[in-house]
Amino acid sequence: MAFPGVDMTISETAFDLDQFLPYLLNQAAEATALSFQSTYQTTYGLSRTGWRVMAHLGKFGEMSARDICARSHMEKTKVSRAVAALEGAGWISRRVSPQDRRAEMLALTDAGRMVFVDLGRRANEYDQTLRQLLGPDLAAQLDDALRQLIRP
Amino acid sequence: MAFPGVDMTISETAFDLDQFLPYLLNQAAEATALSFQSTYQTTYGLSRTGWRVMAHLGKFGEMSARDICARSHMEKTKVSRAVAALEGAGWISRRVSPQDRRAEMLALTDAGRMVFVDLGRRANEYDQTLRQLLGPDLAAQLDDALRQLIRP
DNA sequence: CGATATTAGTTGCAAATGCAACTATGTCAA
DNA sequence: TTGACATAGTTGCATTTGCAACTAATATCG
Repeated sequence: MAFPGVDMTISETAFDLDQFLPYLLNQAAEATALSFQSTYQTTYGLSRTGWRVMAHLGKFGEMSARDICARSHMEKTKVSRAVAALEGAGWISRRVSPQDRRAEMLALTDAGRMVFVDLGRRANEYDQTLRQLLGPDLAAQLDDALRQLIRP
Repeated sequence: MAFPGVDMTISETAFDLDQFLPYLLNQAAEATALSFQSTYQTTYGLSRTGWRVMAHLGKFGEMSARDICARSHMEKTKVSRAVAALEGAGWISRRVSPQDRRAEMLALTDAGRMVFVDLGRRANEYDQTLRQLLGPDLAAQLDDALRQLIRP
């Protein structure tokens, strides 16, 4: 071709949703969330937010809703409502923070810890199947890339 | 250690949300979607679904809502309402399919194509900044991994 | 101190979402 | 044909969401 690439101008600049990183990330996130969502939803009637709140408390012990919001980038109203539901289900407890009486320290109850242990085990199993699908190298690179995209 | 790993039982099995692939994917998807979302939202008042519908029509020319649903895994009611809004804005047209009078063939109008070209150019720019952040190798591996997670 | 601003969490309300039910059309086989 | 079933798209309705406004407590700075 006399002027290679000239007649490719349109296809080079045309937008393709299927190559768009935010879209690919969203598709992969939805696809991988689905199967585990049915686990916590059908077994314990948990919302995704509720499950995440419990996962934070299971990992960090006692923390405030504000800290959960900061770490997870979830809306505070969403967290607030999830916390109310979790307390109603008897899976978390709240106590006013002695340091700051605006804040409430949240923690798993014994019953909540059992739920967390069960779901955590199943989540780890599911995570393993996903990583085995990719293989260890690609899984590690995926971790690396995702963390870079999340951090900035 | 006499029994290596024995006292690690708890930490080996404890669940860590920050290592959970579906959660990482969701965080990265949200983080990367945010900046571009404000572009199509503030410039054209588009919803994410509306933008995706236009992106499909921009790429494939004429297609039905059903095909858009199948390709994107979006709910048909969500697409249906987005299509109604896009038609109201004058950015897409509908005509009953001659082959199947239940289906409607959707297409961008001239005005809609201008929106698509503008947003597509900005999306490509944003995609480039994301991929430059990762570097070409990691970006390619990310693509590879995401497609494997999406396909099954 | 004390006025003002900030923050943790909740609530109200409008908009978005998901599911089921519905209409209209199409398919297939008896 | 025609009757049962499947499909494209819309609508109704209950639930979820996000934003703004609110309450109560704390921090800041004159």
